[in-house]
Amino acid sequence: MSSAPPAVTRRLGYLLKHAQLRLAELAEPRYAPLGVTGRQLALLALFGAGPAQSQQDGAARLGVDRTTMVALVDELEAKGLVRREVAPGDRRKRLVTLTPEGERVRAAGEEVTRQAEALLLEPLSAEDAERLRAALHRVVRGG
Amino acid sequence: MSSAPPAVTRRLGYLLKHAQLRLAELAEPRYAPLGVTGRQLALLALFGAGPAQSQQDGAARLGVDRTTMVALVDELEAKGLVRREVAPGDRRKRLVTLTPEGERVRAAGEEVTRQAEALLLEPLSAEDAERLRAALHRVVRGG
DNA sequence: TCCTGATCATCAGTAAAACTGACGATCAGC
DNA sequence: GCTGATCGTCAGTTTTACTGATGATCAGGA
Repeated sequence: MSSAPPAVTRRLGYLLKHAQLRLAELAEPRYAPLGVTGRQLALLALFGAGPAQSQQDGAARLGVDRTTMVALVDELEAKGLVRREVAPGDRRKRLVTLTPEGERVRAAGEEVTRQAEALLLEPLSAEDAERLRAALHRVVRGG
Repeated sequence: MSSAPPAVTRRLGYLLKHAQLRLAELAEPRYAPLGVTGRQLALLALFGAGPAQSQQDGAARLGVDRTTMVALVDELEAKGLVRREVAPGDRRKRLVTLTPEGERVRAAGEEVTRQAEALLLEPLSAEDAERLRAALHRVVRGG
């Protein structure tokens, strides 16, 4: 079988998709008690870290559409987890900041994320897990 | 900054999503001249390899819904790239087999996929690239 | 100061993708 | 020949993201 086509399960696209799928399976049920989805938690993590960012800065960094970001922030604002504030110095921008409750949920979600990642990476040694993360990071940064 | 939240870009979910996104960016434009999408090519790769499979076997293996599989096979059949055949021995099942043209497109797509993966993995050494693939494979298999 | 072009957030409408529930045909086991 | 289960299919719904347009705001130049 010299010209046997490579198994579908060796394709990077397949591997990346299913790794993501498995991670979501592990994480999402644990997020549910917090009353938020993984997407929403990603936003909390984004806006909770570092200096306050505008919606569009966040959208670019997260790789979501600008209009999708509006909807996501709407959801979190309705739950009382974030606030929109007019950016001092540029009133077109809306800075998204976490409420105390939002900060609490973010921290709890962070811990859950850590657990879910640990479960996903369980088959790997700590060293290989770190290598995987580093390799993905380099690939995503494109150099 | 002892309690600084970890950067969003270190989360596995973020890394996996963006790696997939970058791969799609690299591959999809190259698939276009073949007249098929990446999804359709994945189907061709799936049904082109090994013994003929039923639609539902393929759906399970690829991680798509059974009804989604129907639509995907419809598309490929309309392009004349695959045929549905009643499975001998179980007339409920439809075996999906590639036409000669389908096989041609599959082979061309395989080559394009190889190129796109190579571009994505460019920042890594050949050794690290193989390690990445192996690590993902183990993670997806769950052991 | 007033104009012009650009950016930010938003919204309405649209397109794409997947899922739910139901159906007829077929099978395996009793 | 019945019964329960599986396979493929379809219609309808839901979810999700994108397209294009709008009003507010800003920066820079005449």
